[in-house]
Amino acid sequence: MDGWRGRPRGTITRSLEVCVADQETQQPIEQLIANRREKLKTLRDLGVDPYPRRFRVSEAVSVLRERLERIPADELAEKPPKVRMAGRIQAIRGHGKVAFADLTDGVKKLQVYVRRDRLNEAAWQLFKLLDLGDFIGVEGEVFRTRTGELSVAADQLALLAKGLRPMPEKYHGLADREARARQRYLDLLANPESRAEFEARSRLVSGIRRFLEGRGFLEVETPMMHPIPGGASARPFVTHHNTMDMDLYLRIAPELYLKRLIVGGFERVFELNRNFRNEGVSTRHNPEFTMLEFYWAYADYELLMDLTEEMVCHLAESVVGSLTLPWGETTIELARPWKRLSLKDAVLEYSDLSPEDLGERSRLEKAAEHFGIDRIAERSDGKLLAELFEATAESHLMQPTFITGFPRVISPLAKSTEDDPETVERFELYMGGMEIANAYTELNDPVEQRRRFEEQARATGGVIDEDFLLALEYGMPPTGGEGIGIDRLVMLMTNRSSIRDVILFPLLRPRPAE
RNA sequence: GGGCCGUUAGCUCAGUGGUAGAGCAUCUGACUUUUAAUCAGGUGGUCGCUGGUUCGAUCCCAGCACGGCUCACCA
Repeated sequence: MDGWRGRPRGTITRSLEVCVADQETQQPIEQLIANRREKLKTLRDLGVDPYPRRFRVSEAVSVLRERLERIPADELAEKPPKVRMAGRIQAIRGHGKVAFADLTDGVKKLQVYVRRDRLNEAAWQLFKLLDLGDFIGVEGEVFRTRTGELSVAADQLALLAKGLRPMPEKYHGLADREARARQRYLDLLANPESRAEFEARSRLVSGIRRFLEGRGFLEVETPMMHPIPGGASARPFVTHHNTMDMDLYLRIAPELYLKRLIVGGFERVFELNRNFRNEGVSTRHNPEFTMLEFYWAYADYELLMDLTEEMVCHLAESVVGSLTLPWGETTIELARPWKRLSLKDAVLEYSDLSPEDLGERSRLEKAAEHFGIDRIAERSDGKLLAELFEATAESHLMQPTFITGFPRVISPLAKSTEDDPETVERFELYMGGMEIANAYTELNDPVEQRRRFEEQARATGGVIDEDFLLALEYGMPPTGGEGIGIDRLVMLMTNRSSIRDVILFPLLRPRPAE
């Protein structure tokens, strides 16, 4: 992949012309690369292997730095420690027969001090052929410079890997959002805050595992390729198995498989992995995204709300170090307990609609029309209510809020409440104006589940997962189940407004071929 | 998919209807404790692509590509 966009698309003839021109005038990036290739050749001529196999280090640069910083200056001067370290050259400051270079392991940097009279001639020649971005190994003594900078005075220098392309600018870093996503390695190198955000993501994910394992949950892996897509209503990606001559769907949710495991006697399971939905791309949607789903036998959605509060607070404490999250212009307070609000009450709170407007069909349709909701006629009352919620309340729900009171018709896998068969025991968690979690007391009545599937199939089409119904017929204990969108949780914890900023390699259109 | 905005040197950014500038990087030279090192000098651009208007377009217009924001889609 060539990041250079200036080269014209053209015929072979034209390309040849460009090549010929290169040799005389040289295109800019190619000139920079040519400079480095020339140095590479010179190094080889000097007998240097520019890509050696190994270099034993005493410690990583950042570990070394942390340890050495604690040694008092006089002790350092008296008994200079000998070290071997390796890293990427971030900066070179030449001073004639002396030079300084910043060496980094990506976390911290440590200065290398090079003196001509301290090195042999070959090492000095090597140093002069180094570029920003090259990997080197250094052996030397630690000291502090006149200005107090911790440094390693090099006795030995080794080239570990020569870079052929210039690094992004050291001061401003890499700002172009497209380049940052396409060449994430450059983003990570040039923008420390980006690196920190992905480290935060990693801590969050491992924190979830520890939290759930600590409560007796077992991590499992269920199929990514489903013969029947289920567990959600999104459009799936389709693929094909050749020798079985069978269409398969990349999973839109693991739900139906995880519940089979509850049937099978695993009472607490979770899966933390990718889902794929063939829908639009936006700042809150990537076609593949990471979802935590967990199922807990003998629990219900009330217990899940408690667990969710506990888990998210715990994660914020360990990832951010606070229960107050900066979020754009505002802040999110995670202190418990969190607000609970029914779907209807949320609509009423964030609109001028009255309870009567949400009652009979004609009033509901009128309200939906007022908020610009389309395909009104074909949508159920419940769906219209959910649409109204999205149109009025969702974007305002900054503070953590459990939305409850979901209609049965849009919740085919959730169990009804005791006093109202049209409402289910379900909640969605909203924070920062986004849906973060979706949970319910699972429907475990196989006859009722079949009826719901049939109701759904009539309304929206689709195939009934008979294999899942078969499992339910063997008996599933009362169970609470929940899904949490990990990417969005990371967005909240790192204060990023775009999901692309928290996914290392988000889906992008390929650059057009040259 | 719709609307709005953007695309200028490797990177970060200025700028103009008469074919372009800065800082960093790069190259040359000076410099034995610097750290956005400094000083002196130099190289580097079909201003995203294609077409139109114009005597003349990087600039105005249209289409296209890619991206950003937003709306739609998305239990």
